[in-house]
This record gives sequence, structure tokens and C-alpha cells, in this order.
Amino acid sequence: MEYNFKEIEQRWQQRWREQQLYKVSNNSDKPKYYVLDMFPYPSGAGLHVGHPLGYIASDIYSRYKRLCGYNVLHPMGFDAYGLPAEQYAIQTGQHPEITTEKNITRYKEQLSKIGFCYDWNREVRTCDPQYYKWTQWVFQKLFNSFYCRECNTACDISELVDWFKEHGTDKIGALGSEELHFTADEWNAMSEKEQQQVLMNYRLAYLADTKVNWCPALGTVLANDEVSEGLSVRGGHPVEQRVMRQWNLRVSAYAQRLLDGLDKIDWTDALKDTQRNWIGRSEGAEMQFRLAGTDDYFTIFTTRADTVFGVTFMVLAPESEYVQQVVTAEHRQEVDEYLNWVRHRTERERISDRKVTGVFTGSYAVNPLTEKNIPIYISDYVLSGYGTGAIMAVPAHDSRDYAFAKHFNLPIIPLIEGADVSEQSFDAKEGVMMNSGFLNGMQVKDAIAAMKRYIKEKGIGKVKVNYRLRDAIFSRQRYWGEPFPVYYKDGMPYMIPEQCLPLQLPEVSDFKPTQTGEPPLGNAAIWAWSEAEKKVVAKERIDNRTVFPLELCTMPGFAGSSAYYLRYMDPTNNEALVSKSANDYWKQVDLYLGGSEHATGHLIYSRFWNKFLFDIGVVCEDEPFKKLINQGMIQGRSNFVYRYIGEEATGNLYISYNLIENPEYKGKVQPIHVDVNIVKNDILDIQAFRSWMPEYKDAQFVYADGSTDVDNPYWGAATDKQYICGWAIEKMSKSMFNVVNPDDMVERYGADTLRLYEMFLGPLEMSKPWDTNGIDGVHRFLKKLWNQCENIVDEDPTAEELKSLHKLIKKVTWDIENFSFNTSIPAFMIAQNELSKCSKRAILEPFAVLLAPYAPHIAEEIYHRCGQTSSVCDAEWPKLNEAYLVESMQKYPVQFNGKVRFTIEVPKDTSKEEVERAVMQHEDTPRFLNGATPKKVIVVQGRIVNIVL
RNA sequence: GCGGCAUUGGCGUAAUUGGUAGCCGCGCCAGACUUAGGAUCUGGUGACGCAAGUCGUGUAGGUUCGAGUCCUAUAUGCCGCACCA
Repeated sequence: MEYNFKEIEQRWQQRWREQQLYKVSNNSDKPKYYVLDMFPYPSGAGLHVGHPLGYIASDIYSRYKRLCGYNVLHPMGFDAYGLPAEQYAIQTGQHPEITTEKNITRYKEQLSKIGFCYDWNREVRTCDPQYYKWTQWVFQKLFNSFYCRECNTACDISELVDWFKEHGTDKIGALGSEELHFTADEWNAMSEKEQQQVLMNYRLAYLADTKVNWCPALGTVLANDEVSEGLSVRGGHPVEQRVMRQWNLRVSAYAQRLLDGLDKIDWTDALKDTQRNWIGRSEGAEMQFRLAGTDDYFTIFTTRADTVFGVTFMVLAPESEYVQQVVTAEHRQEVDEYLNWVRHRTERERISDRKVTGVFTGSYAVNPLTEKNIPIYISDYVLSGYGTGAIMAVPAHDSRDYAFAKHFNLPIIPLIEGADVSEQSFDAKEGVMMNSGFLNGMQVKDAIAAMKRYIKEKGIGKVKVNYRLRDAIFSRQRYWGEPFPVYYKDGMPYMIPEQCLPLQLPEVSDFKPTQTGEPPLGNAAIWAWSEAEKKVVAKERIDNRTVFPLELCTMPGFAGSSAYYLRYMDPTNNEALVSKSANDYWKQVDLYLGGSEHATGHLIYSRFWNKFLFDIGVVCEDEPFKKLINQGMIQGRSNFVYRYIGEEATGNLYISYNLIENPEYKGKVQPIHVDVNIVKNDILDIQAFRSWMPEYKDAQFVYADGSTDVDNPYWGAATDKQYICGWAIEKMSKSMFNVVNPDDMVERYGADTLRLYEMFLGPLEMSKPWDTNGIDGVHRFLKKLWNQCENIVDEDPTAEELKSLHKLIKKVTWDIENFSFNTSIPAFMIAQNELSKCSKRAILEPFAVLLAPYAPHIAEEIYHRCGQTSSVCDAEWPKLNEAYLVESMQKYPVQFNGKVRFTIEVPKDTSKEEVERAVMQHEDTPRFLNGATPKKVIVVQGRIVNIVL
């Protein structure tokens, strides 16, 4: 009978739906296991064949865990807020809600065809008010919290208020943007607004004038991880720096905990390194330098305290607050010109053009150790956002300072013995100190420690740890996002009452930003907050006494994705983000699968968000994702034809790829992308090409063998000749005609084949190109298996058959537990081949269970042919019996992986002959050898390691 | 510049972790069945050699009885961070 995958797959998918087979309960005696995929953003283009890779892997693992007796949570949802939907709305006038809904429907349709075991009852969508209610709720909690350095946890802001009432800022443990100083009396005398301004300095979600990445093309600000090389990650538009009043999240407060937490979780080293890098902890010292001729000091940060004796000048960032204090009258004009020039440079210019620039301020600082006066410069190579925005320059041992010193002809004092600084600086932290007073003769490492002690004793500085991690900018000047549950009274933000959440996204007349430069929510007619009525009312009613303006920005994409894994635990709860009992049961995500592109975005924010929720007692685990695997990207594999563009070219002639280097064609061909769907194994389907696009209707070819149909009026007859296409690995994209759609694959080969083939392509974590050639191989395997299962009989299996089965059990179990899914498919093929004559129930039933995670539809079918009435999903994972392997080895010794390995002890210096004799006499030997003579015995100093038969 | 990962037949890859390198698949070659095949089945397929055999995991060294696997350099490619003091 033919393998009718379409019928089988549809029938089973329907039955799974009807029986709610994948519905998961929060009450179970079974141990829990939580497998999560990073939920997709439903774009208009639909899924391509690369998207399901991770989903298939997680589905295999989920199904395996279920077969092993776990209660497995494996949900799916949609990250539905975001820029593309809104930009589409601006272009077409369609409401993003409608397009998003349409895209989600399409995604679900595509996903369901592949046969995933999601519990769709738990689906979440970030744009659903019942979902974003809790995003807004967490935001309010962040607003009402501060970070306590002493207890290392987030605390309620009311505790801080109580402290201020009693003690002012004395012995304050709260972490703030700036260090403030006031007494209890001063606090109590402050107005409501003044107090609110002070508290803003400590809140975990706070409003501040921040230097932001402003993207004019997108009309919004972007977070650091959304910008790369001065361009927006989405769309690649230029980004400029601007100071704007924005919501921020005090992620930096959690820098150390985010770093420490990495040691407790099972992520790859690569990903942990990326996060460590992003957090960027560096230990150093803050030092005070006196401004010459005054009693004013300013503070710098350095990791090379040992090099103070080599400081020959100072540099301030252009934005540094010290600048105005330091610049002298005669240098003011020059400095202002420079500052102006710097301000008008875009981020991109600054990155691409790194020539040395700077200006002298006219002032001098005093080196605290040499007591010498050193000039103070301003230069944009010093960043205002890191450390204190001021540095001490050590040109001999820092390449940037070196370049600056050379340019301005400043002295360079080497501090390390043997370091040649005539051509370049010596940046390595190694060697013996010289020219450094009491540090002379010390190793660099010891010198750093000694200097830190020294500056602490002398009171000229202190040990300090700095982090590169900045606070996250949390405002977006866009429509399609979560509204802030915030209104403004007297210029200060206030939270709308918790019981009024969610604050629903209003209708607007236009999604574009308003002409006044306000975000699109400025177009909403009904967008004001009535304190008395506790509800949203018409904007025209704003009087700033009882009715107040609401916040016009929306939250960024990462807001909704930061806690979605918690919502799956308890998706319909209207009383809490997640109930205590649900959270206690599911705890944290055991296995998280997704792309590594989220390493410094979502995966940092989510950990921050979770740690905060842990601090305030909402969740019981400090880390959200116990184990994380990054699946590789699937790239496209494009095909090309080569149009002849030499003299006498008609623009109609295409040269076979193998000929394009020939002298007559070399340099005279132009590669043109051709649809990969009309190419097989790099051979072009001539007829399909001619009808692909009108311009190729009369295409003529020089074929692989050099023959041509240029002069052949009946070129249609030449289709038995081969035209070879070139190929390249590129991003999968419509414009390159290399997009392969999973629906097409399911249509042609079935979901089971697609699932197997995606795993077969290579290791999960590796990036690899999609190449449809080769899918036939795994499809053939399923067809053969299908035919083998036509008439299943109840006979006792032979030892050989049991051996094949148990070999497979061992292999597949090991593979899944080690996420080595690609190596299971060869094992299945070998086993099928070995068992091709076998149609016994006792073999095929466990075989079906082993196959079920990979190819669930055909596995169900085989399982039922074996007489089972329940789903294969509720079967038990086959038990491995090594005895079958050993027992069969006695009968078929040579067949056990072709290799037998065991160890026996023999005295040292035993000759090879004696060893061989010892092997033959060893009690284990007969079992393996069965009378045969070993072909080769490998002896290792007193031990036998290998016996080859 | 710093950090991470990779490099094995014509191609994707495997080698359970230091033990016969190349499993499985694609492609290719040969054969079978076909009126026919972009169908199916069987066999072969790292290189050199008629052969026995020799050589082979980017390159060069090292550790080891034994290295694709460990160490040290080096080259190439990919990824992340980057004027972070």
C-alpha cells in the first residue's frame, strides 16, 4: 500500500485535537518538565523552512519527556507587538490589530501542519489586554520599588520614604542615578513635586533625561541592543544621539546578580560569555585629581592604578559636567567650536572615522603622586556614559592615549622595563615596573594592588567596580505597543490604580507620529485620565485638576516578552500574573530553545525582570531559564544562471556554470538568481525556467557538455541536455528566490519527513543552509518503514532482531538526552534496514514509540496497527536491556559495532604473544570471540584495550 | 583590538568523548525491472596503486603505546563586543 502521508497526518492531527491530547494540567502526580520555545513575532511573510528547526527540536524533547513519564508543559504564543505591523499599518491604513490577527492565524495554520504537541489552551499574545494587564502591573511594581544595596534586593519605595522622613539620606542603602544628600528636615520641608523628583532618582522604572538612540526614520528611540554600528537593527536606518525625557529600567542595579546568576544555569559558554561581555564588569579605582591652582577635585576611573606615575595629561568627555568648570577664558571659543562639532557628528560618523580629535582646555591638573601639573584636554574618544566621563591618560601603556599624545606632541613615559614605546604603546598588563617611585621592581599585578591600597590610605581615591551594562530605555514613540498605565499631574507621573488595569490601547485616527512631534497616541481622542471616575475619558476634558493627560509613549518589544513564560503556567488567571500554586508547581523553564540573537536583549531583560519578580515574592526561582540551547540559523541556498553579456550578446543566452571560467565566457557572464524551486541538484528545469518569467520565455542555453541550442529552432527538444546552475549560501529572502516554505514541504513529503529532515541536516546548534536535495533520502526511509508495517504479526522476535531493537533504544535515548537529534536518523535507517524482513509486533511497537518524538504521525499509525488503542504519546519509553546486546554478541560477535572493547590486567613488559594468550584465557573472551582468532590485539603497558576481530 | 566557535570525501555530516576515520544521506558509477522515468530495487563510491599495500581529518610542532578528538603556535572562515580607560 502506498504511504499516503497526507491522509495519515490529517487524520491523526484531527484526532489529537478532538481528544485534547496535548492539554496539560497543573495538578499531576508526575514530575514536571517545562519546555519552551522563544515565541515568534508573526510577520506578514509567514514561516519559512528555517523557523520550525527549534520548534521541532523542542517538540522531540517534549514528546520524549512525556514518554518517560513527565508532565510536560510545552506551550506556544505570539510576540504580537512591534514595529513591522505598525509600519505596515502606516503604509496600508489597515489597523495593526487586523494584520496581526491575520498573521497569527496563518502562523498557527502553518505550525499545526507540522504536528507539534502544543497545548493551545495556554496560548498567550502580548497584545491581548488580558495579557498586557500583567506587563503593566509589573511596570507599576518596578516604579514603586528601589534597589537596596545592603540587602541586595528590590524593596518597596514606601520604605525609602519612611527612611527619608527619619534620617534623610544618611546611611542610605538605596541605589540611585545620582548621589543625593539631604536631611530629614529638608525632606519633610519639600513639596510633593520635589519629593517625587527625589524618589525618581531611586525607582527601578524611572523617568529621566537620557542620551538616547533616536532613529528619525522609525520615529522612535531604540535600546542599545536594537542598534548596531550606528544603524537600527530593524531596517538599518541611521541612528543619532539625542537627549530626551524617557522611561528607563534600572537594569544596571542587577548587573552583579545577572553576572553571578550565570554560574548557576546550564547555558553554553558562548552565550554566557556574550552576556558577561555585555555586562562588562571591570574592577578598578576611582581617583581624585586636583585642578591646579584651586581646591576643586574631579574624579576619574581607571583599571591601571599602577600607571599613575606615567600620567602626562587628562582627558574629559565632551559631555562631561567638568568641562565648563575647567575651560579657561582664552580657550573658551576653541572649546565651544569643538563641542559643537562633536555634537553634530552622527554616531555612524564617529564610529567610521576614528582620527584623533580634541582640544586643550587651558587648565592643568595635579598628578597626586608626582605633584606635576598636567594639561587637561577634551576629546570624544572618552565616553561620558562610562566611569566618570574623565580619564587619566597614560600614553605609554594605552594605545588610544598613545595616539592622542603623538598627535598633540605630549610626553610619553614608559613604566615597564623593556617595553619599547617608540612606535606604539605597550598595553599588556605584565612586566616589571620602573619610573614609578615606590612601585619600582614590582610585577604589574602587585603594583595595581599596592597602588589601590595607597590611594585608599591617602584618601585620594577608592576601589570601584564599573559595569558596561546600562539602564534600558523603556519608552517607544510608537502606537503598536503596551500603553504605560501612567498619567501626569503637575509634570510628575502617577500610576493609575491597580484595579483599573489593563489600561487599554486606544483607537487613533492616524498611526503616524503627530505633527507636533508627539507619539501616535497624541492622535487618540479618548486618552485622558479622570482621577475621580477612575477611567479613561476624552482628551478635551483635561483640566489638570481632576482630569490629567496620559502617557503617550508605549512600551518596547521586550516588555511583553520578559515574563511570558510565567503566564503560560497560569494563562487565564485574572487575579495574578501567575498564582503561587502554579508557579510552585512549574517553577522555571527547564529547557529553553531559541536563537542566539537574543543574547543581549530578551535574555538579559527577561532575567532582570524575573529577578525583580523573585525579589518581590511573585516567583520562586531567581533564574527563569535553567537550560538554554541556541538553535542555528537556517540560511538559504540560492541558485544562479549565467547570462552571456559579451559582444554580440542578445541578452538571451545562458551559460552552464561549469563553463563560465572558460576563456570565451570568462568575465562575460552575469549571475542571475533563479528560483530554487525550479532547480534540482543544481540542474535547471529548462521548461520551468522558460515559463517562470516572461523575459525568459525565449531563453537559450549553452549546456554542460558545451552544446548549444542557439541555432536550433526546435530548442524545446533539447530538454534532455543539462544546464548546471551555480549556487551560493545567502540569507533566506524573497529577493534571492531561495525561500523554501514549510507548507510546500509538508504538501510534497509530509510533516514527518520534514521533521526528520530538519533534524538530519546537522547539529541543532550549528548554522546551516537549507538544501531540499536530500530530503528524498529520509522520505524513502519512511516509505520503506511504512511498507514493512503492512501486515504486523504476533511472533517471537529472534535474538538478532532484539539486538537491532535494543541497539536502537540505546542510541536514540542517548541522542535525545544529549540533544544530538541529527545522529538518531541514521540509527533509525540502519535499524530499519536490519529489520526490513521483520513485521513482528514485539519489535515494531517499541520501534514506533522510539520514532514517535521524531515522526509522531506515522508512529501513531504503526502503534495502532500493533493493536494499541491509546495514543503513542501515552506509551512508555522502551526499556533498554543490555543483555540482548550481550547475548546476541555471543551468537554474532563480529556484528557488535564491528568492535569489542574490554580491559584485562597483565603484568608489565608482557610480550605480545603472552598478552594474546592472556586474552584467549580471559573469562570474558569466549563470549566475544566465539572461537574466532583476534585479528589485532592492541596492548597498552600492562593493559589490553582493544581486540579487533 | 578583545572574546567565542568552527575547519574531516564532490556535498551535508558521523565517529558516545583518547582506541579500526568517513556511519547515514545527497550526488556520482554500474546493474535489475520497465514503452518510459526527476519511479522502485541491488551493488559500488576518500586518494594513489594491477595488487598486497601506502597516504590521508586546514598547516607546523608537542603529549601519548595510540590523536579528528588533548596541548602550543599558525592560517582561513563565521559569530559576539568594541575609543568601556
